[in-house]
Amino acid sequence: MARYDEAHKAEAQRLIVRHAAERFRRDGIAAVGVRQLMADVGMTHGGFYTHFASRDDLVAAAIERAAQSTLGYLEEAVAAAAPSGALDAFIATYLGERHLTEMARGCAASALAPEVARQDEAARSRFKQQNDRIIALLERNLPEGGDKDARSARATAIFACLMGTLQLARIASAPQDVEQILAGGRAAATSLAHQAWR
Amino acid sequence: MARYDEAHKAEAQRLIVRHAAERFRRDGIAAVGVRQLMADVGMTHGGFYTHFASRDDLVAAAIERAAQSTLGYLEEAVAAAAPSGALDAFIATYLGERHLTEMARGCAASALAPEVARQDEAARSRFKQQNDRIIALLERNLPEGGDKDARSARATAIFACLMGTLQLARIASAPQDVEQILAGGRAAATSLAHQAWR
DNA sequence: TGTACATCAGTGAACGCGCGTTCACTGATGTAC
DNA sequence: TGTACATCAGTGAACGCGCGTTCACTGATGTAC
Repeated sequence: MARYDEAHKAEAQRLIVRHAAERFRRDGIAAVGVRQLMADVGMTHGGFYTHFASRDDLVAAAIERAAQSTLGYLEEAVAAAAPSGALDAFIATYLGERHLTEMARGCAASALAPEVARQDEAARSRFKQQNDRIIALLERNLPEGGDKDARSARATAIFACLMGTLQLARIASAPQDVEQILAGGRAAATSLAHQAWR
Repeated sequence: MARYDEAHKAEAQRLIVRHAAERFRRDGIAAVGVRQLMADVGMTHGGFYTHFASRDDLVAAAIERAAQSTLGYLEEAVAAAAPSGALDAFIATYLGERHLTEMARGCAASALAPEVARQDEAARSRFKQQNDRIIALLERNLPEGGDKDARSARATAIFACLMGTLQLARIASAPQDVEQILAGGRAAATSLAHQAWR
């Protein structure tokens, strides 16, 4: 098939990226092959290179998309809450049941951070940029007070705490262990947002 | 070669596990092959199955060893500090320059948590057990006060914060970004250890 | 409206390569005499 | 002390398989006449 209207190719590419974004988070970047991925979206592997220069090219696009969608639903959660409860909504969403179990549709950092840390400078830089947008959203919903640098540092630390908590919770099996880890993370994040520092 | 004294085989196995523990943390579990690993320690791949039932068997042994050695040097750092500075020593070691750059010899959780989260229940359970020993060390060095459960939850949250911070710092490239993330993590962990909660 | 043609997204065989695992074997060693 | 032998850690070819990438091709479509 070919020579469709110009939207067709873009849509196929979007489909590949979206599926890859899920598979990378679910199975890890290294575990997802081009062949299987293309078969999953109903194409053959050869067509892959009509859309991407290389597998790494797709990895970059997929991570960007994953971060984008995570930012999206965190923004939604924050917007849906009363202004005074925006931070709690962020924390509750990040450490919530859905985010815990649906790693494929969750925060890219919590699913892929160590794997990205092993990639080259360009890939890490792109990842950090996406991540910093999520941290900026958190920062905007911090209680007032403190200068710009202190607020940014605080938001980053809270994000690290949330991400680490989610990762630990995903390793635990017993429901009571999982809930204890998540509850501890929520309390810690809340404490970090409100208590004095240093 | 064969029929060495009985220590020989055990030593070869120890060498493989030790090397694997480094490679898995450095490159990710999925990226390390049996062939290359055996070549690195000066053997051919066939001999691998004299020591391990399968690659997964090695993964289990290597992760256990990684956690063991991490616990070892954290215990050393804590023991070397004055009792009043033990917690600070734990935090400083975990978020220190060496731990940041030497992922191959660092905490298995910070290098492999998401990858382990994708493994089966048995592997996750083993990993959690190892990890909980590190968290227990942290807990023993928390300021006094609070009941058992609260102290445990607090230690877990602090560990999550340290682990997340280290992962974010490993993704950043600019030295000032790295230092800002680490400093924020240290301040957050210290705050979590000393401030009231909930 | 009907026909010829150019386009190009997608196909699928083929490239060299490394994977985890098996297995018949080799040969240095410890042991028995 | 010297020799014959059993042991078994380690060897390396082979198994079927999937990897990322290339490339000659196909054939449904939009366009030009």
